[in-house]
Amino acid sequence: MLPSILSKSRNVPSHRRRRRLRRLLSSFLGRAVAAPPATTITASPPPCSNSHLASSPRSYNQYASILQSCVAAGSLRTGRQLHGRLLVSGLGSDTVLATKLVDLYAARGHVEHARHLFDGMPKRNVFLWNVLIRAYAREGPREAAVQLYRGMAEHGVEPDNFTYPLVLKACAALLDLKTGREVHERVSGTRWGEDVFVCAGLVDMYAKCGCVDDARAVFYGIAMRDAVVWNSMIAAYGQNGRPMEALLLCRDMARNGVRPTIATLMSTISAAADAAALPRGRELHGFGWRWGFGQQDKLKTSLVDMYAKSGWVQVARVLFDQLTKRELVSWNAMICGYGMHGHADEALKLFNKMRVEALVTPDNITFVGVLSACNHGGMVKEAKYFFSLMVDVYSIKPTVQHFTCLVDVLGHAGRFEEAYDLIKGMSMEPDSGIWGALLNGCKIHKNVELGELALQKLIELEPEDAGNYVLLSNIYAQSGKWEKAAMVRKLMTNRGLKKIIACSWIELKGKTHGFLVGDASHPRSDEIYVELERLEGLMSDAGYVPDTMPVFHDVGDDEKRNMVRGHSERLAIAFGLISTPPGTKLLVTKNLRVCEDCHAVIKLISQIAQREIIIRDVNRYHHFANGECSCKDYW
DNA sequence: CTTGATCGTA
Repeated sequence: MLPSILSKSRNVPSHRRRRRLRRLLSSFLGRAVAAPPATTITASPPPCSNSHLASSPRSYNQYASILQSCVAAGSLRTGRQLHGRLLVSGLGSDTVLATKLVDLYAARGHVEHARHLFDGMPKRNVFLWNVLIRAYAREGPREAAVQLYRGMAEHGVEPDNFTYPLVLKACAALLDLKTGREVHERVSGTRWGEDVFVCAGLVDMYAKCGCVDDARAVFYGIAMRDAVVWNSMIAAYGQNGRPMEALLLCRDMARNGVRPTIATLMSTISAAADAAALPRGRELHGFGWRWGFGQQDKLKTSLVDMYAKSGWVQVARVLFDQLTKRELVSWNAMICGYGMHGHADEALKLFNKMRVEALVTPDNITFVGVLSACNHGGMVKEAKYFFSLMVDVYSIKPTVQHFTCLVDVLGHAGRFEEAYDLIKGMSMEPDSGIWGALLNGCKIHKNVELGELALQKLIELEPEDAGNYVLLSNIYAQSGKWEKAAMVRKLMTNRGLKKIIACSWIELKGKTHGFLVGDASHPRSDEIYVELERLEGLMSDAGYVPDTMPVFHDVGDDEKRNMVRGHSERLAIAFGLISTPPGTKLLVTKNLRVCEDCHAVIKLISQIAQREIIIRDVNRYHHFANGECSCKDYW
């Protein structure tokens, strides 16, 4: 606990200052080697048993300096002794000294001592309020930070440009948009409304609460934007599922002559990872080197994630192996990377390595990665084992995500009774992810009965999501119940719901090419369809018959065939094939799941065209090569 | 003499 608190501490003094403080502290402890400053402390005392009391501070300045060095070094013991002496020396009610003590207690995890000291102070200035608010904003309970902020008004203390960013940080963590907006209203029009720190806090608070537009309004209202505010805004886009805008803003930042920092790169690389924009990510990798961040572990970890999400798991692993110190996030990124790609063995091997090295302890995210690896590998037994390992050995409380993995893997295996029992035994309310996982299993095994139940729950939870209706409709269609399928579809249209339009995109030479179903808007559309037809000819020679099951409309077979033919991922692949030299790896991203027919077709294409094709689905990756897919038809 | 903002994993 201690090192993490210390490492978070931002008030690191300069070397010279630190040296001076160390000297002061050691002379106070009576173990001085270096000569103490002549003006404040006299000669080094002879060694004695209670040596830390040997050179007793006398003046206010001495107390202040020594306390400051305690804060810098986190010396709680010495701080406590000083605290006691302050009380008897009549300096107990001094706010400056008390502020330092509050700071020290809070930094060492004794927020309640800090609070006690604070409550006992006869007079409190804004500094004192700020350090305590900071303690709560950092360590929690964060509600207390907000409460303190509100309490300032009653005590007639005016918050300042330091108070607001702290309160906003607490609001961001609590997702307390109400208080956040109050702060915004209160500062706007005042001099603090112009402060970059306050504005950066506002941007971050809005971003964490999911209000990107409010964040943007604040951002563009700032006259002088510094690197941090740019970074906050880039992160705001990235954290709210708008990676493309994050990438564009990074470019804007450079154009505006603001020098990117490592935070800029990390946020932008993470955005590139989310957009599966490999060329852009590699470009950023290069910038990272040029700007001198190339050797930093933090940068490398974000690159591990980016390369893994862009389909280059091997490159990700090389970078992972280069890390000088492997933090928990690094392990998690790599394990999850393997998991997404269905490399269950590698994921589990790495997890074991993590346990053997034992420098970091796995957390709930690690287990999300491990369980999803088991899930994508269809390893029911292993999934159950790791779940109990997590609960029994690591005492990690399972979240809904962990349960979702288990339900998914059980559903896939057709073990519906176990899956349903698991759901019923959960300590929390099952969410849409759980029912969605169950429904998916029902679809694979054509379990209409349980599928209907899962869908009913799904419609209750998210009545606006058309995807649920489509799934049920598919179940009916697959079991030949066309009337029911049509009924669900009608229900969907009656409620005014529209299916999410499937789209796929591929990035070539730094440009993104997107395709919708049956899209003919691309400049090279004619060539794309010619290529598709050519491939289809070769495929039927190999005995391929289109599977039109995924089309649940009650239309003629020819039309159905055309509907699957125009699926967006095929267009993107065909475009990739005609625009790159033979043998180039293709990476296509799709906003939904790949349909069964496309999956079969892409396997064949990979063989006919002798290409490695990677499809990034909403859930996972499919690596097609030589007529096979890494998912082994299990997804 | 004190106090503040951004960043990588699900």
